Amino acid sequence: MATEVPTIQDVARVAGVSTATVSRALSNPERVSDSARRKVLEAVEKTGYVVNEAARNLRQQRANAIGVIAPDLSNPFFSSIIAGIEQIAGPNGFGVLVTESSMTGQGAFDHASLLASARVDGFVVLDGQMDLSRLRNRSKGLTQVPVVSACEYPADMPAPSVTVDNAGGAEKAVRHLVDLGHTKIGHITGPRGNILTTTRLEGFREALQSMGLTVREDFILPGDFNLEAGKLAAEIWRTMEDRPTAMFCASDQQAFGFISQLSRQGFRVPEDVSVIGFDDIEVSGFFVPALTTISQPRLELGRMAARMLLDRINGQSHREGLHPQLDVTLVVRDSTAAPDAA
Amino acid sequence: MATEVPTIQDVARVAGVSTATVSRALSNPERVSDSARRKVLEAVEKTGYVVNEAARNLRQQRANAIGVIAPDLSNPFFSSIIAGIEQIAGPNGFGVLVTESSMTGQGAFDHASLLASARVDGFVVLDGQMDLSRLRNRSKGLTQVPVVSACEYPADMPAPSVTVDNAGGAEKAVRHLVDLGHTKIGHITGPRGNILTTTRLEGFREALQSMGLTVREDFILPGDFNLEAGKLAAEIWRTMEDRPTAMFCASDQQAFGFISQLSRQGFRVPEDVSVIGFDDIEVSGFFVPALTTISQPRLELGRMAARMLLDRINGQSHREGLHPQLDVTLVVRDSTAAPDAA
DNA sequence: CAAAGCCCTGCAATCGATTACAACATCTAG
DNA sequence: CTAGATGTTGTAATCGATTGCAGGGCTTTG
Repeated sequence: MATEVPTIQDVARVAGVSTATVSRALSNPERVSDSARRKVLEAVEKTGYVVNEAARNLRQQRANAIGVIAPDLSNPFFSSIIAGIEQIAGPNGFGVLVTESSMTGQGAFDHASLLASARVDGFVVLDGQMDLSRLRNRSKGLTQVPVVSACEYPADMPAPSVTVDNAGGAEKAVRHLVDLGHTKIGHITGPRGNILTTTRLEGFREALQSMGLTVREDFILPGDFNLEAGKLAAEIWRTMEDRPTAMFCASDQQAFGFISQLSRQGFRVPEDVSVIGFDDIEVSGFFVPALTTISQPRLELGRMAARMLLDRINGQSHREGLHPQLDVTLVVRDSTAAPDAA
Repeated sequence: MATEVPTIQDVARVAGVSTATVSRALSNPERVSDSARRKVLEAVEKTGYVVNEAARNLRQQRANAIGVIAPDLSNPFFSSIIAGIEQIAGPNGFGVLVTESSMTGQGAFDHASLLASARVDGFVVLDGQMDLSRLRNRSKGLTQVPVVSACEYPADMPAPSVTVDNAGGAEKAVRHLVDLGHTKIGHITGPRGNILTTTRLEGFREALQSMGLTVREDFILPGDFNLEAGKLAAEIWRTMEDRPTAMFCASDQQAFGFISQLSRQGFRVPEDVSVIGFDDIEVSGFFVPALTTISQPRLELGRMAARMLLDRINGQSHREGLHPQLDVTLVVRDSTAAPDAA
């Protein structure tokens, strides 16, 4: 015997007031009299009323939900950010809809459609490759569509973004290696075209120069952020005649791949080569050897992105082009050491 | 100049038909004439119409969205499952709302409220500890509320579930170790009260017995699925007088923590002790040493759970108590080897 | 040729909230 | 004492789709 879900009408009847008063009592408590408010709250309690979001959304023309577009959900790096987003969105009454970039164009789950269909009020985009302009030609100009880039972001920055200080992170990594006595320092980059790749590489170059070292182009190996890329880079490193004594990896996963393959070939980290990563994902502290890395505040990234997006949705369009940068910190563990006497 | 989002009215006008026909042409194409359908599709194309989900949801009394309740979003293990869910839900027109169990009771984001508020049509619950009965006292009996447990599940199985063969996995792990020649085999369990803990432990016990070995209770160390638990277990292992030569870990993360701490103390895997994990998360193949483990089809877990849930939502209530079990496979890598001549 | 059946279409009610507007009561100030 | 301000409440329109019902046209059948 299915008990019906109570509606605002039921509450109004029980409380002996109109639906308008119920609605106001719940969303603008200060707009109704004390007595009315009390009666309404009692009735809500008694009936177990919960607002019907579909009806509210329709009337208010907003979804009370935000979409998160991640390049790869199974990457632990992104899941923390999503957790951060959730932490802010949830308590503010916003649902979090997650989608993978790869789903783009899959029927109604095209991202523009998600917006147009009133399913979400805005997006946090974690994929720098995503073409934000696809969102533009719908209803409002892009500057109007609430979008916040987080972590990665398109090179032309069409939307507000929250990022970390990637160049600064690269510099900290290099400085650490130089402090240890390394002079032959290499870098495995992220994927081509990615903004993080560019920024970290740039930071790497500038740091070396500012410390009086010359940049050896042959020490810069093209890569990706994943495990496999590190493995491939290890193969290249192995075949080099003149090897770098330390490698700055564009991501922790990449560093794992690199170290793993090296170990398999009988090399030792940090004895044969120091390795430093970027991200500080959870497992990094437990890798063998524990990974020295640049730590990103991933949860905070998500939280801040969510805050900015909610602000925009609520109309507090703080100046366009807001691009806060969070600080990163060096975490020294066991994968870096002074170079062997060469 | 904000172009308005077109409604079904606009499409109807452009196509020269009624809104009813537009609606039917889009959702029941076979119910309208060829000519009408053609006109409607053209008009949709021309106007760029996308259905307003809020309106549809209100009228149809369904949200076209499912909720996923995960214990811990930053755990990579769950994110893969979510990716699988997304793969099925998206193309079927369903949104995926993710929440952490820890958000329970946070204002309107209580899970029961999510349901009652017409935000989601059902749940995939990844948290075996979650009290499903909280969903019950709303509108319909629990058996009616579309819920599917995945991976973890409550001991009394009040809802359909999709799981993996945990006992079988434990047996495969033990058999592998026994085949290598181990007789002193230990186990680090998952968290107390978790069904996976119980099942794997049970499987471990039975496997040992069926292979003619006695179960040494002092070789069974209480733990958790996380990295820290493995580390703690390593400390215990170290202090044991009579040590197991092989450990079956309840999760890969736990195995990492175990190996990591052991390495730090100067022990070697697999020379000093063989270690086998459970899960086969992505990094496992790249750990040092590469981890031998029991591989779970995580993506498929999510996909199947999503399929089952959508079926239930669509009324195809295949028999109650449907509990498919997916197979797991042994992946032999470098963390297990024959025991040293003792 | 008429009756019955089928196909297609449009009208209008409906889902459940929010909110513009108006009505009324009460209070304040002149 | 009265006009105007202020505060509280209810009536009813509204959001944009879906869908029960009825009607018109066409086909089939006796």
